[in-house]
Amino acid sequence: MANVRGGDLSRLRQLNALAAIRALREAGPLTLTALAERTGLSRPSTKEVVDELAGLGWVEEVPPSPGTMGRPARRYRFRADCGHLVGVDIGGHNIRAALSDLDGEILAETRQPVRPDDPLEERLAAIERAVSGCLALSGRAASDLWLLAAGTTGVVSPEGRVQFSAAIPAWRGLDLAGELARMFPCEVLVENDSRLAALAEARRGAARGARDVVFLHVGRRMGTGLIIDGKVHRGFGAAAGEIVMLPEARWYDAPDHLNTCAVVPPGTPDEDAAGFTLAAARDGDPAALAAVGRYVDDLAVGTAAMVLLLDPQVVVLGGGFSRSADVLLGPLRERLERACVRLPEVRASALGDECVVMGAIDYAVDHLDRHLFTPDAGPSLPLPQPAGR
Amino acid sequence: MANVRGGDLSRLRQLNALAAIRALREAGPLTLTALAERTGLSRPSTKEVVDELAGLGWVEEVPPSPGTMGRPARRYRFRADCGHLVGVDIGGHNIRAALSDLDGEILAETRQPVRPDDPLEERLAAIERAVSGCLALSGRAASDLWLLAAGTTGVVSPEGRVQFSAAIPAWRGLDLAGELARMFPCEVLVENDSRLAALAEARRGAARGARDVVFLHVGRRMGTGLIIDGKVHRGFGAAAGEIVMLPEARWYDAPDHLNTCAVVPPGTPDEDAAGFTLAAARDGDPAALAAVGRYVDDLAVGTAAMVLLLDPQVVVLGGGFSRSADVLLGPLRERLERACVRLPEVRASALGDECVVMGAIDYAVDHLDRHLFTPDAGPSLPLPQPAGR
DNA sequence: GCTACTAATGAAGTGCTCCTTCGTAAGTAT
DNA sequence: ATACTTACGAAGGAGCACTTCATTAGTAGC
Repeated sequence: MANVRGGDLSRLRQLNALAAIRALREAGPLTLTALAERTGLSRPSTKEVVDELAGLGWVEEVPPSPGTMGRPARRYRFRADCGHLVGVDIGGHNIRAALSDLDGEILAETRQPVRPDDPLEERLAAIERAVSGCLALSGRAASDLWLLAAGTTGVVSPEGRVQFSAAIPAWRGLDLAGELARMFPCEVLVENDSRLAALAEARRGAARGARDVVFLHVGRRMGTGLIIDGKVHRGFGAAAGEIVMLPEARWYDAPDHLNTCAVVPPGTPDEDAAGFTLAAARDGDPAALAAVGRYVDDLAVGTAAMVLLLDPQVVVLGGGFSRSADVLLGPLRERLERACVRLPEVRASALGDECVVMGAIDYAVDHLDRHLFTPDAGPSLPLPQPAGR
Repeated sequence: MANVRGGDLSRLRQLNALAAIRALREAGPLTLTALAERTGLSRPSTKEVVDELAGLGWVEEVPPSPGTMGRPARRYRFRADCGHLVGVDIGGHNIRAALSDLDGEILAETRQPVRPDDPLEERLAAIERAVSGCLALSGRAASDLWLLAAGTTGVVSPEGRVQFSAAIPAWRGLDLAGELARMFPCEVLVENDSRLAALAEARRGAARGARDVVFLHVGRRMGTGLIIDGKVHRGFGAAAGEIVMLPEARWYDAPDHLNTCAVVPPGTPDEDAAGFTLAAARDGDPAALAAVGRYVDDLAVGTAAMVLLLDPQVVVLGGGFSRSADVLLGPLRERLERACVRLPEVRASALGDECVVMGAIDYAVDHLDRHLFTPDAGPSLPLPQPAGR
């Protein structure tokens, strides 16, 4: 039981203001009557609420839609642009950043190439450049930022410390949340990248609308993200999704099947090898198809464990190899069909490389929704003065 | 985003009444001033709310606590006895039922022995007898029941139909929720038994207070229940937790290690065999210890998959073999320690055979809380006329 | 270009809920 | 018996939302 707090009249007003904001965010610009219908309030009350919100800067009037019968109604919209969010994807080879408004609408994106063995300072500097780039592209200042969410490879502690990262050696033990908080004058969230990717697919990608989603990052490294009941599942120690560590799940070495196929030209570096095999498989090469078969055999074991355990609505295939989803999806479905009680939908990522940044943005939007736009939670409305442009 | 509904003054009153009820349920009998403090309302308002609730029958006055300074304050309590819930555990060999008040406090319990191959009608009649027994023991009528929650072995569809049950052949395809609704004049919920057991352990058993719990039913049949973020996890098709179906998890045949041990007297029926091995292991018999070791080896594989995937706070060992938890816990912890990123607490069930009935009650209480005692949900308060005794 | 119709606006009046304040009541300590 | 402590109950006041009605600003038809 969460709240046992009652409230007085001003709380009622707050509730109604929140309801109005939610309605406007969901349904775009609305006339007073439409808004009144949605919120269940009378028109005069709605007007008063909207006036107050307009005074605070949360809501503004837009030109009425012409061509209607009768007197044209004034229309209002939520000012999603009164605050800004940043999402960052910290990968081994790239740092991506995106800036969005409060609705998660992307306004600017940047990318900074890095190398896995770059020293710590260089990598942090690249993050700073990526975010600054977004601010510059969209003409905002760092002080306009309300919230920054970052996704990184590796196991991230509940407090935002990187426990371990195979892809970025220098990252180990870093207090990433602390470093980011020093760099940017706003609240900072840090999460594992696969979890954010899962969230993005569940919100705007291949699994839109699903409440229970399993995201598989298939690539040279394997990773998973779980969305359960619409929320990112972290686990008690924020270590959920590490099934790749289990030898019996046969994930850890699964990519080797693709790397060691005969169609890979000798001397190809490991990181490019799988691409040859997947491409050859698409062209029907028997050796490549066999290798892909063995790969999917292994992939399906861990996946079946997840599906049997969680019974998700959708399984999303993301990560580097998901560019070859056409080659992988069929075989994977077939094996899951045999192993599982109920076959979930199995789809390829719809967001590709943007997955993690998008997820970071969505994660930030969620955070905001929970802490600002939800009754019975946090300081509620009039806190972050929405600055006019 | 759930609700975009605003509200008027009466809604505010409803909110405050709900807050009062929640406070009273959480903290037992309270004086007006104490209640006012908890709800954040002024004393006069609290009084008015309490008077209204008393008039509706939700709240009643109890004698003031004597021996205090100043004028003794009137005290009020939530009338948990104004409605009743029934939990039913439908197992292969036993039907258990329990009757509780609205707080989940058990008032009566009964058990009806059945046989796995009993015909459908006989089993349904046994359920009726078990519940009637509870009603008789506590002196209530069937019309006092608000809600019945039943747990059964097997896969249960979201609508309460039994898809499949290995333990109760006659159960397959049965519209259990429908049958129960015909038998009892109240709302009916049906869920898988391991999930309910998990809920009970998370609410009042070995994992009390934990939000993420994995419950392992270890016995002649294996089963699992997941509590995620404090709620029962069903999955999209209500088929979550069926990891036993995966050969690589090595659960399905795991009990064979115990059945085929040399310490089991020849001719022992399969269902009693494991008991001999576990008992011998407790006495230090080397052959039995080796068999238990092999059993836990297998058990640990599927368990590690669950732990790695979900990172729960607690793993609870329940089911028939959990009576020998002292023999199992140590080896299981040791193997999980090696396999997992973070070792969760591993504990034996605290509720034993009562697990599922308790879980059914807790499930019913949860349902009530969500649909009756939560703002923004359902018809809210004054619906089920709380009948006076 | 004028009139009829439509739909939104704005202001006035009403009712409900909660708040604060103050005098009264019912106990215990000295 | 008196003083002190704590709770109760009534009265007055403020805030919020509701309903109602006259007014305004458009479109459609003649």
